[in-house]
Amino acid sequence: MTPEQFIAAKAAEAVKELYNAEVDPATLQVQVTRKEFEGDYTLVVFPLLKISHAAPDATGSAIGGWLLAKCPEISAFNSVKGFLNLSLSNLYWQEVLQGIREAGESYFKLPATGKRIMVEFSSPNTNKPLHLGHIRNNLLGDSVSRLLSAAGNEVIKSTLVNDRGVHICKSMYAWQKCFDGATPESTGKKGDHLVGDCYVAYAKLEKEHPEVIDDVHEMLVKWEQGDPEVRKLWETMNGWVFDGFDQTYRALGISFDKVYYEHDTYLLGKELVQKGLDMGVFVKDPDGSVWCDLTADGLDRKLLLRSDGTSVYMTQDLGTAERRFAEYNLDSHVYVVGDEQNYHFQVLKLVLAKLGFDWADRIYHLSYGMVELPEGKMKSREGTVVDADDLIESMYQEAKATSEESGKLADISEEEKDRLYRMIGLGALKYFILKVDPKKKMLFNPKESIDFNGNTGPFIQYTHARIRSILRKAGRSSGPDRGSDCGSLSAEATASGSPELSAKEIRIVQLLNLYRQKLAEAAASFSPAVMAAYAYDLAKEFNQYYHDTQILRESDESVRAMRLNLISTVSEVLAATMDLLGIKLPERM
RNA sequence: GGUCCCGUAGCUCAGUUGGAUAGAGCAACAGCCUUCUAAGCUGUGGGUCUUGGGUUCGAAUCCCAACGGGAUCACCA
Repeated sequence: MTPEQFIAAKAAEAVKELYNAEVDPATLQVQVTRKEFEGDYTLVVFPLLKISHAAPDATGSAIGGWLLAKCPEISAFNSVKGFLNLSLSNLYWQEVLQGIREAGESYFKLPATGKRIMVEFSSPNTNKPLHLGHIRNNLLGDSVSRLLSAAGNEVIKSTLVNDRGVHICKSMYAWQKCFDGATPESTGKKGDHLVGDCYVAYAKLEKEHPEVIDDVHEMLVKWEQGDPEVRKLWETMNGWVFDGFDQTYRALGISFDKVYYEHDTYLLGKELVQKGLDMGVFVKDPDGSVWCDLTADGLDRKLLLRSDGTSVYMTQDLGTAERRFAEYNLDSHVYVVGDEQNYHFQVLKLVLAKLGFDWADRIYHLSYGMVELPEGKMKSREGTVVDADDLIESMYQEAKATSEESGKLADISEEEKDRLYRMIGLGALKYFILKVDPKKKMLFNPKESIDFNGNTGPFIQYTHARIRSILRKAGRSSGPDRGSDCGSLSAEATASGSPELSAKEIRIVQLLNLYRQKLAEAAASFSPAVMAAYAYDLAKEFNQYYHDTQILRESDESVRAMRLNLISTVSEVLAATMDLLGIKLPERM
């Protein structure tokens, strides 16, 4: 039970005793007290005036008085203009902290839901390297998977590689015509970048010789017929791209449980179209094309099969969705796809519903906003695309420069330093992307590098390093398994009687106590930004505490132990929270 | 034109089902390292929450309209 729920329940009892009226505790409004007022939580009494038939302040005072008399957990109250501010006792917060520490690792996971969820993300085209837009997609998909998993679900991370189609043939065609047998080995280029160059070269070629498009279409036909030579080239060039993607994924710390390839799945869905025709929910036009009429739903007609009988994007998506729900017995399926495809997913769900699938409404389109540059959208034609590999590398360089400037790491190995710079650079990048609400478009200014100060990943990493440094000096960071080294010490503190918590310490405990609530909220709204904001609040609160509180120098043994327990818990909660964003925290930096 | 999304400080973003005097960071300015890591802490300035109505004890939040910006509506994916 959260403190808010506890207070609401007690307040409901008070209302019953004082005014002889039943109120549902869930309808009572309890919020964190604003910092300019005395108290921890505030009951909004306006809604109760109808019951009390008294002035706001009098009603507040009456309820406050009852709570103070009847609940040992309530230590003080004041009633201001319809807001009843309540303080919870020091002992209450001591027990909350104790409870979190005793829960150990289990504190960071919510109870199992028994649900199985597939999260599809990344889904790249194999004709160009990954860029900043893909990074947002990848980081969101990875983080949301972690959120859903920590919230008690079984999660399957999947991706669908778009490895066939006209666009792929364009790269292949240009390679044949203009690249003179170049390979990643011969050019020293990352495979996905080489193929990306081919694609760019093709665009130029077509501009000068528009007729080449016919050759490309011929190539696509050959590919579909399984022409050995075309298939061979296709496999080779796709191989280069996959190697390149693997490197980028590894650099980002991202992996998948299941990889689908479009060349395996692009024919799926045709049987569903036939089924829809049989059911009478689709119609066939005289030219042979098949449509789903959605005008009754306020949308247009949607094409499902071309007049030549070939399938379109929507057809494939119908097929893959059906296959995945059947194969994995999914409870739901999350698609991490940009908001430019809102219409597509709206249609997809409607069509699946018309086909009678009861899981149609258990598809969730995690629709995220585009990453924009100051000039607007990224355009590959105008060369304004921010390349993923370049960005990751520049973050590494930035971290290295900042670190070397501070000069705190003189005594560690070059290898360790390198690992640390990667951790910090990546932490900065991930936090920068994930701290903004996924639904909103975000702006990236390449001229201003991503910050390392303020509300950033490195700030939280730094806070963690500070805490770990103190714990090391106190001799409490022996084991790699966090939590195990704290049990004996907390028991010792309890035995000698827990010391009082200061106002600042109570504030920290309140934040620590919020973790599970935030996790539930973040998972329910598919928003890593909730966890980022939480981590920042906690880190900021700790830094203020750190600034004016002695920990190692505290002479009272039990107070010192309590403080070490507190900050150790802070470091664990920070680590767990950032882990949900895929960000690692260093021992020192 | 139809549908949908967005508009909060100079910039980037928070603001949980409507609650007290709308918050952070960056940038600017002024302080704090012989004391557990200054990637930190403290302070100052900065707002008609795009505009106008409505709902009510109470609106950045809900409703309507206008203005501004974006996405989408392919026998592309």
